Amino acid sequence: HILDPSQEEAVNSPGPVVVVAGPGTGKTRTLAHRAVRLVRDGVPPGRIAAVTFTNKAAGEMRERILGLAGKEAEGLWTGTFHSLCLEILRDRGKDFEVVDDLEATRILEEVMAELGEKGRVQATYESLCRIRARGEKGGKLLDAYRGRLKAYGLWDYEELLWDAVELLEDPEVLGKVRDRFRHILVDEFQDVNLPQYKLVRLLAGDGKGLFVIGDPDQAIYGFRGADYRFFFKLKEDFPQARWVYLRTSYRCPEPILMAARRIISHNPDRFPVKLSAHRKEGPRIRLLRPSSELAEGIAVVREIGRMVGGATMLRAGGETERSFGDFAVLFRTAHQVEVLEECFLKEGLPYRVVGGRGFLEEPSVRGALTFFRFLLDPHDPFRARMVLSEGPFSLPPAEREKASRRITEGDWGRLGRLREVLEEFEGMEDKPAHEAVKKWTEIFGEDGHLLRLMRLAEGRGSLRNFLGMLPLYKDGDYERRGEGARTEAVSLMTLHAAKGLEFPVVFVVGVEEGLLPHAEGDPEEERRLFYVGMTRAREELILSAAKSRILHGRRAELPPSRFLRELPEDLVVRETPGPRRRRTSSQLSLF
DNA sequence: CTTCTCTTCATTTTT
DNA sequence: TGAAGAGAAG
Ligand SMILES: Nc1ncnc2c1ncn2[C@@H]1O[C@H](COP(=O)(O)OP(=O)(O)OP(=O)(O)O)[C@@H](O)[C@H]1O
Ligand SMILES: [Mg+2]
Repeated sequence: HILDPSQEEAVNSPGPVVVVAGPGTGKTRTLAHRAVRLVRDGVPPGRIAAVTFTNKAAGEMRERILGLAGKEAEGLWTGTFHSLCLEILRDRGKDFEVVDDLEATRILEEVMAELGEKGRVQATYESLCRIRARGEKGGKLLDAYRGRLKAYGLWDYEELLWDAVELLEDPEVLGKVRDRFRHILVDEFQDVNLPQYKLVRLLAGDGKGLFVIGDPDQAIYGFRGADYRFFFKLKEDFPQARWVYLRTSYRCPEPILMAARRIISHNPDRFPVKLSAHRKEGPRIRLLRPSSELAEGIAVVREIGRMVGGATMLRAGGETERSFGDFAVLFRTAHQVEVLEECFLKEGLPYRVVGGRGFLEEPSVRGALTFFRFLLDPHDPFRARMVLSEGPFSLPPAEREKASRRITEGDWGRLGRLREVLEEFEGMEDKPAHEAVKKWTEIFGEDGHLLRLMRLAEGRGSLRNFLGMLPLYKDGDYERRGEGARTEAVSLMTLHAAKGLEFPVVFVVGVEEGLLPHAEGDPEEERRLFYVGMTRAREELILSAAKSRILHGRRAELPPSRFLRELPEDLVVRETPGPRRRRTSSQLSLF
């Protein structure tokens, strides 16, 4: 628990404090120390809020703080911006239900049908979110969509933020909330969007309780409206703020850090903060050039197997023995996980997929859950609408309005089936949840996801009870496992999901032009994404660029990423594929 | 209103 | 390659 002088300064300076620092400089750790310092200085823990963007990060922050302070810090509030907004709004008696983006999309779909708007619902939804995240003016469609949410008593993720901001714009309310949260500490500040920034500014007031920390070079959520330039806005809004720079990276060994710095230096208009590695020694970055994405997966899996040392004699002299938990495999797009999973399964190595869609978001599971929620409260217009939107009773968007109106008049029309099923489930609300799921699968058929739901429901009380606690699982360790009970597993995740994490050995795969940088992305943000990926490594970094991969159903030859050209040659070892193995007949048949 | 065929388009994710 | 949407045909 030793802090370096800059970290000390960040921890001890009176607010407002703004810390700008690169990867692995101990930002999250410093934030935790500051929280603990505040408590030790006599601030009641309940008056402190430590905020980030994901539940996972918030959970880790909490662990770190409690790990440092133990009981002393109990009652300290940690959470995401969204949960902070919920807390504030519910405290003031405003209690809508929060809908996820799939539910929100169904609502938008309906509004679009009513207005005769054509086009992709998903894409339209994303654009409406972006518009709101940037505080831009929306059109008729956005107004209608917002009106509909309000009518149903719902918040989507963006409305939740803006409603909290609106509430805090009332000085009287703001006074009360500021009294509740006298100190606000924000990690990963580079990824705030407009309503989140406004929230911070409002809660901070004169700024005495404000502490923000982040790294503009790690801003990777611009695509959804975040803007790292809010760092500069702080300079205007809190001119009295103390700016602190942390210049030592404790995570990456020097070769990796230098290479990453070289790459990020290709972005223009950066914050000029120097950064040096605490650990001067370390291996060079290795670069693999497998022939395809399958070969890439195989190479990764084989390399991990070798390093873990099933066959110790294969490890080069002096190489550390690793366990599976030491490894992360990072990639640009979520679907890349599929080939990797195949390879891990085939070799029987334990892995876990971090982030991404959980099985609770699978259509079959959603269909069942939507029906169950409707069953609990058939008079809730939103629940009634949802049961007509997804699952076995779904109707085209334009017809849902009419159908639900007719149902209230007792005319079920073609939805007689829904009535029958409702009758069959009568009284199930307060019976064990897994029985309800079982019954559902008997009627509509089962699949692996529903079976998993059944298992989750077992021993979790009544259906009513189970549905009430589901949101807790949601964040839910979506962990697909190669091997049952092993806790030590290789982590597979997108570069986005890896933000803030660290692993002894990191693979970044698919470092190809068009994929990383992604063809459709902002090249500077793509570069930051790669920078984030590289700097997750505590000891070793292995990059891979496949010579070809299947893209949009066609095998495409992708040139190596421009980022590889930006790497200093002397920090990279280019590896040709290992000792050639005999070709199997299946490999031969490819030619 | 359902079912079909044809076209278009593909990132990343928060309670 | 495959999902989602548009439009036509049944
Ligand atoms: N003063 C220090 N002395 C030794 N190790 C430190 C020190 N400060 C931080 N570390 C270590 O450096 C690593 C990175 O710390 P941390 O995750 O807090 O960095 P970060 O700046 O939040 O990184 P990121 O930008 O990736 O979020 C951790 O393993 C942490 O324990
Ligand atoms: Mg951090």
